[in-house]
Amino acid sequence: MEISHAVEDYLKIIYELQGAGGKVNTTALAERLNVAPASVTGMIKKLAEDRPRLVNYERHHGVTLTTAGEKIALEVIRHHRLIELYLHEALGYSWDQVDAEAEKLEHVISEEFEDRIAAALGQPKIDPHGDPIPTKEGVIAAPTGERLTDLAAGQRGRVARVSDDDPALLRYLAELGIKPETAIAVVDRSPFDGPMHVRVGNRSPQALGRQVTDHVFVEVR
Amino acid sequence: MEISHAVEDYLKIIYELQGAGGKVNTTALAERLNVAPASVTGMIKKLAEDRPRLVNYERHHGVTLTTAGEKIALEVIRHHRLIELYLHEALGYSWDQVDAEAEKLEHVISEEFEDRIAAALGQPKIDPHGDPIPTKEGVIAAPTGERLTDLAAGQRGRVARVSDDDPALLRYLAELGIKPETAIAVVDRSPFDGPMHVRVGNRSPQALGRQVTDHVFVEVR
DNA sequence: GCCGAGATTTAGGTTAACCTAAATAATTTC
DNA sequence: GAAATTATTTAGGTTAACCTAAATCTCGGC
Ligand SMILES: [Mn+2]
Ligand SMILES: [Mn+2]
Ligand SMILES: [Mn+2]
Ligand SMILES: [Mn+2]
Repeated sequence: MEISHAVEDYLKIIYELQGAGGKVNTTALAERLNVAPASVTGMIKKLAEDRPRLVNYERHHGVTLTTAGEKIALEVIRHHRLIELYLHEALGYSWDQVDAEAEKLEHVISEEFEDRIAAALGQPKIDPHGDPIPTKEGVIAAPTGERLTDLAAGQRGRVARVSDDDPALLRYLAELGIKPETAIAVVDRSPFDGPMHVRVGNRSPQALGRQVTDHVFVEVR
Repeated sequence: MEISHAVEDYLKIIYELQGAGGKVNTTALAERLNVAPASVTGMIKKLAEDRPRLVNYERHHGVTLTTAGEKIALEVIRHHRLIELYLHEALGYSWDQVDAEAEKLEHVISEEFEDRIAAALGQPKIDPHGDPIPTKEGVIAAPTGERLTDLAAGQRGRVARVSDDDPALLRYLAELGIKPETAIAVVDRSPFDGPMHVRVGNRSPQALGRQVTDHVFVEVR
């Protein structure tokens, strides 16, 4: 196969959904890709028949990436995250705008472009949302931090990363001052899953709902 | 229609081949697009049936762009030339590398991206090869300069632009110091279409063949 | 151990953008 | 002005990536 844009997106999303290493099911993939489940089945069959095989697939039991598939996924993710950072740092994009643009550019840039923006950025290790950027060799650091939701009152640390997929949430986080490297502390938690009170930097404490705390990851000090 | 990448390329190439305003024939389009003539006929029929119509077409008599088609062509050309200049100025690409990369990026960048690189470059008027960059409103300056081939001994001026499609030629021109703005003078011309002797800047005169002089355009002083 | 909800696959299309080969129209040459 | 050459179109495919609707499978709960 010739690794179309569609294939690149399938492999990238499978990588993201695989996370620790579980199998990825058709429905989850279809949802993330905005495609009908039947289309996913069709594409997966092709990816599994390819030589070299890009995914391991057993009917009705989900897919995982092969080494070859993971290599491509990490290339695409490197493109995506380098582009996001470049748009933010060099062109002044706000961090909620970078994902949409990177989603398109990731598939068309050359190795030359990748190398030049990586150099311009000083071979960066994380993107604007705190996600690790794979190296050119396909090595990626483990994602860091614990979900803010899971911290107890009194715990403190620095924001490691935030989910990058919801622009509205990102704008809200920017307003709150929550971004990678910011100091953050849990002041207290209301019982019964109520809001969490959090101090960001040296601002006065804020009440944050679960929708927010689920998407912020903290490197506990 | 939804203006696919393919359509953008068709319109762009029709614009370029139309030049002064003549009709563009199937074969020429097919050659420039690296596509079979039959495919061009098929696509052109769709462009002519579109509402708003993007081309004027009469069987066996070639195509021209409509106003709507030209507007899209100029948008794509603006993207292309801004990207070329950005790659050259901001990322250090050599001028023979920019066309290939711009060819892919031109179809996927957003208006946001266009606006930001245009601003970063100071709303430039020409690309690295001296070609005019259309404005956001779709206004383009007439291409300037006369073919170096057509100058007589003794004529002098500044390089206005060079053809941007042959990377090897561009590397050779760079070696000779021929690029937009450079002072250039015709020392003499050998008869029978022989080489032309040209002084570039204050270098010693060089003999240039027709292959070269056909692709250099000079603003005669 | 069966049942059914939900997940997944199969079957049968569609669309865009190509292709080759054959037919036809236009242009050039004698 | 007919014949030859060249350009263009038509006819009939192909391929990638989707879709909807109709099977079919799996697995948790009883
Ligand atoms: Mn993508
Ligand atoms: Mn990101
Ligand atoms: Mn193009
Ligand atoms: Mn150019």
